[in-house]
Amino acid sequence: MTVRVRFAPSPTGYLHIGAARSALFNWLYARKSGGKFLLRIEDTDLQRSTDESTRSIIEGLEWLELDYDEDLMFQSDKGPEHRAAADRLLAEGKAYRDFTPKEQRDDKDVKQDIRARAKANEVEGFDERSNPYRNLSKEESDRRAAAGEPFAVRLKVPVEGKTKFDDIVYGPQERSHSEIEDLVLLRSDGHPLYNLSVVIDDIEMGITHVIRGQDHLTNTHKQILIYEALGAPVPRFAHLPLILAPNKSKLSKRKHGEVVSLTTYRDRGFIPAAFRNFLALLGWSPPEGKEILSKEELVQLFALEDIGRANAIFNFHENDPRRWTDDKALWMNSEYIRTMPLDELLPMVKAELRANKLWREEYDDGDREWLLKTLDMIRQRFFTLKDFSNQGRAYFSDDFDFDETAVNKNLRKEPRLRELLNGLADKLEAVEPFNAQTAEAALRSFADETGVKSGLLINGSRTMLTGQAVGPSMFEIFEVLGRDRSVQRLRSGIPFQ
RNA sequence: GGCGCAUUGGUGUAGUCGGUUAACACGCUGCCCUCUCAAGGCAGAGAUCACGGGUUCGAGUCCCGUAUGCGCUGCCA
Repeated sequence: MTVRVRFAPSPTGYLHIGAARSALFNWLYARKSGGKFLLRIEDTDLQRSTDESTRSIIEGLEWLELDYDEDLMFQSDKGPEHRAAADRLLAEGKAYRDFTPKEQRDDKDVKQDIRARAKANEVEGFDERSNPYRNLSKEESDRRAAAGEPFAVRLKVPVEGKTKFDDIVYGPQERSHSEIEDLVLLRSDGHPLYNLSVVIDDIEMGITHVIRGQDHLTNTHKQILIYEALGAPVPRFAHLPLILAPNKSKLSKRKHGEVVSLTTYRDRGFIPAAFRNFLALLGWSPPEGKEILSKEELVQLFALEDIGRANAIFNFHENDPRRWTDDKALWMNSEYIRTMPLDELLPMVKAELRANKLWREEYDDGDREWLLKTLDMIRQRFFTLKDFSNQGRAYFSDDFDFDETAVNKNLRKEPRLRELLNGLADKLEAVEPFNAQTAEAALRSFADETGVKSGLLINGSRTMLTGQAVGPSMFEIFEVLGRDRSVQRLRSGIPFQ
């Protein structure tokens, strides 16, 4: 039996990182087992579903490099099949028509409503099988339906017995039928509901393993009842622990904003491989403990059995621009930026520089060597791709800003510095050939001649040439920027104004 | 309210059939390196393994209870 798994998001917003991780785990399992990874868009709630969300989901998967097999499927195309299945269950007496008038519920406080009602039912010794229409005669039911009376279709859950399944992550699960209500399969307007739709689609797609969030753990019993009523084989299930916010609440767009959206990471300069790597470590850990893992290594090491059961906290820091997302995610990204093969990094940096009008066509041929050398130098202390266009701007353009604190610290503190730097410029102008070694020699001898510490000149130069207080070795910077630009920037005097 | 699931340092996790100095990564502190900041090296702080009982010679590991969190309990998905 070949493995077939699916990722089935509903397109009611951007792809959030919890969903992205579900997709990742499904994908990993499919690739690991030589099976198929399918994508299904659960857009049955037409009011809330948008094409834009669907696009963002597909883009998100592409960005993470999670390729799917076979055709993309839209659940809304399958309405007739879902209704047919419900009709069949009805005909076989495994479901019944419920003529109770539809209750209007405000989406806002349903939760509260449900609890209040459940509590009340509890006191009265409510029986889940007490629906008066459950045992309505077939004739009567057919007659009322034919007369046009609206009805919902409910599954006739057996009175006795229980459903069982062995979750790959959570272990054996059991639930008595008496705790499961006769769930609605079809709304009174004929619209199929979630639990029916997933089951029918999963059957039709031949899904062998359902890998999804733990929030569906208890729903699984209802779904198994549907599989059984339909006489279809029940797939294996693997439920994933949830990803929570720092205060242990569920991650949500409304409460937590863009940190939970996958596209944010793309837009703020994450390397896909780094984010994928980070995501994989949320709830799962490799047997050997090695954490920096390529896509191939992830596929090779991944096992559903190694997934943990406790919910994971996504530890981002609201109100802290420097640590706007999880520390480990940021660290992972910097790790990738400074250690990944340069030629793989290059296209991403190119896109970043392009977007900021810092890219020059010569970087593709004549200046390619220079570019690679420069990138290799500056990437050592970068955290995201954005840094190439922000902190790294001075390497690609003469139009860059001076950091105020850097100017104060490295330039204004010593009144003679402006003059000294001009002198250094004169000295460097005569250096031949001009490279890191010769520039260092020149600077150090100039320091001796003028009786100042070389550090003063070095730090001053760094701020003059890059606008910043921190960065790579100064002599490397001289070499990368070249004599002309170095000299020109040393003389510019701009930050002193 | 009922049912289910979970609970190891700030965070992510490892802890095999119960034997213990509770391990690793991120973060944090200090030192080294040094022209700055990173990286790297070294050292370190931080966990009464949610709490309370029990079983046992011995429990993070087994059992029971409590608490907390989360989920489901909907003609939402």
